Amino acid sequence: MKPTIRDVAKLAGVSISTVSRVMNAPDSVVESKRVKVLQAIERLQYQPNAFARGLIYKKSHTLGVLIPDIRNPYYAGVIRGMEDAAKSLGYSIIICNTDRDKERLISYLENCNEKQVDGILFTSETVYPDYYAEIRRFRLPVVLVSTHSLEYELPSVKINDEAAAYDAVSYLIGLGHRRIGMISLPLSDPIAGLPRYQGYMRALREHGLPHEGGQVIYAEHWYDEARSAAGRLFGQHPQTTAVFAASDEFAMGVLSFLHERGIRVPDEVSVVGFDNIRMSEMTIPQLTTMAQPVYELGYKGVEKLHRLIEHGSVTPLREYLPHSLIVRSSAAPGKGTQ
Amino acid sequence: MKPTIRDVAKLAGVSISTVSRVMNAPDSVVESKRVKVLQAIERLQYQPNAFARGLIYKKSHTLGVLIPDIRNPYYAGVIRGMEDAAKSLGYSIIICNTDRDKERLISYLENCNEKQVDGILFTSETVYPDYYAEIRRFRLPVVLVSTHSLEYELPSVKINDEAAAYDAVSYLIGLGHRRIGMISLPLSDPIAGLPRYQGYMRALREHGLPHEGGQVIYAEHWYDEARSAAGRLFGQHPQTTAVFAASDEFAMGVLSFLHERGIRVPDEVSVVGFDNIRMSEMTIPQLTTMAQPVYELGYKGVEKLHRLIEHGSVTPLREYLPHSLIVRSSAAPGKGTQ
DNA sequence: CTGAAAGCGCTAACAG
DNA sequence: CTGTTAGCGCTTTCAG
Repeated sequence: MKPTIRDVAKLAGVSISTVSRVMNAPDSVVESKRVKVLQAIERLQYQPNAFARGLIYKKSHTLGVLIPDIRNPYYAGVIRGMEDAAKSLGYSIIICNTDRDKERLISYLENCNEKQVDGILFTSETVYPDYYAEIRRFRLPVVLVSTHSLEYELPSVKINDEAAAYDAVSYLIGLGHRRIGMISLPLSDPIAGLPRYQGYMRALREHGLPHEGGQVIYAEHWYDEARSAAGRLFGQHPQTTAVFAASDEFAMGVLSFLHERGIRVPDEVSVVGFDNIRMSEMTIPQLTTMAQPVYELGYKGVEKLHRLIEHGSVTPLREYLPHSLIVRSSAAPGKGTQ
Repeated sequence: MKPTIRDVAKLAGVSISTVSRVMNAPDSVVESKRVKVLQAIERLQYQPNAFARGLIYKKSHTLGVLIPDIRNPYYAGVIRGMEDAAKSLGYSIIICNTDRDKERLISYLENCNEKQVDGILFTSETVYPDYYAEIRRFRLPVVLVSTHSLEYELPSVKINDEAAAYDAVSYLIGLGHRRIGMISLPLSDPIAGLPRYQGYMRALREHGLPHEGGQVIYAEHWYDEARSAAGRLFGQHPQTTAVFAASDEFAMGVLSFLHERGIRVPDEVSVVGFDNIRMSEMTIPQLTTMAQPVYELGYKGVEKLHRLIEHGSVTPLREYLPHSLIVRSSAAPGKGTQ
């Protein structure tokens, strides 16, 4: 069996309270005994039992991360940031892949609650009323990462998606492009869908480009879907000279479609992605993309959650990290307008 | 405060043991009381405290995953398999990114031990003597995933890397290629390095190709390094018509180099990767690659660990899952030898 | 400065 | 079938 505090006490010839003290308030124990205890601890390779401590402190030093799917490189980057922050603050992280499935998510929430996690990092998902209800029910400290909620008073950290999309499209316009298509996520997605679409539309509008609905084609998350969406885009709008993709994965689908059609990037068509996942510098040509501070999002999310746990509240409630355009080789000046 | 078993007992008008019983052996309680208790539980939204249970059962239903870096898509895939298996077996998973750093890894090991994890999934790393010492010291059940150990009696699940590399290279040879280069990981890597190199060499040898050392260039894990390695390969061996890359990321580096040089794939040079990460079907051209059953590796790893925890031992100790070649578009028959 | 004792929330004998 | 009681391993008063 693993050694307990009693074993240490016996070996050191002191009471268990003394052992406890050398671990929690070493100064309150005379040196002679302290040394004895420390030696006993070393000899027995004693480690205090986290259950017993948890029972008293009501803290597990564990955080639950709810995230759609760790295989998505964007999420993996966020988690890495979380994990580093967690380590430096003394937390461990439990991963829960939700697949954006309601039941799955709620079952994880219950699970986390039962495991006595100190808080939850709710990542990249919409906060539906029933989720919020559960959160309240369990009185769990929650921080939203890469998502936010306008209805509920939940702390969050994300970028400003609308502004980022606006900047990406403005860049393309600045390059001289007039006919800019977009491969968008469904507008029902309140984070990566609607705001990025709105940013795109605002850029067209403010720069005086025709924008009756824009040249927007919708796709659902995956590469394949973006590829066929690109087909539809160029089918409907053959004169398109630039494409703004709502994610790097979408941009890769566009690149693939264009390559297949023998359309040269960026000579004939420019492409700008979104996220700056690592893969985006491995494409041919390398992708120009709107970068999210992926790692920081996760890192700050944990720091924020930590503050929330410690103080019961945080300011600012909703935090927006800066985005930045990474200029690589997939976008070039538009032809005939220079 | 969260409700305790005592609150439930009071509300239901029974003793705490009865409450405990309806949770652990419902049949041993008369219906009338059981219903009362169940109602009380529902009303109070009672959930048993995992610390208290853990203290008694000495089980946390939590598994620790030590893995180099979750951002690597290969590892992310493995973890996803682990997580699904864990969920279905009632475990949670704690992620520990080691960065292949000794101190970091050992600190996580201690951490996991203190948190009373029920077992460890040691993934894609060499088991050095000091790691093994810690494992023994903590008497932690461990399963190696995507790695194994011939020195120590540790259960493991991985593919047969030597055979997989052999098959990949044989495929290229079958396609008529005679001058096949390899971008290898350092041979000091006993999992993805040496065995894949050996498989490559054996294929050359058994098929009667010149193999005085082979045409091997070494690189360290990353895309960039593989790209420059490809430069060296073609510098030293200009007549190379096919490249076997020790990972898909390496293969992407090769693809990038070749594209930059205007060398067409697969018309002039064929490329075969290793792993079959999702991204490999998003390259241009799509990558032909030796697939590892990534998800299954993780899934089976957890199942194995579960058995180890339950029974104290498992057979077979070292398990090897099948690999399979995924033929896509980056490899074609070699010119002039058909 | 130190030990005895109470108790965190739950389970598991042990009587009844 | 059910309640009482003794811990699980640790921290924390409270005396001394």
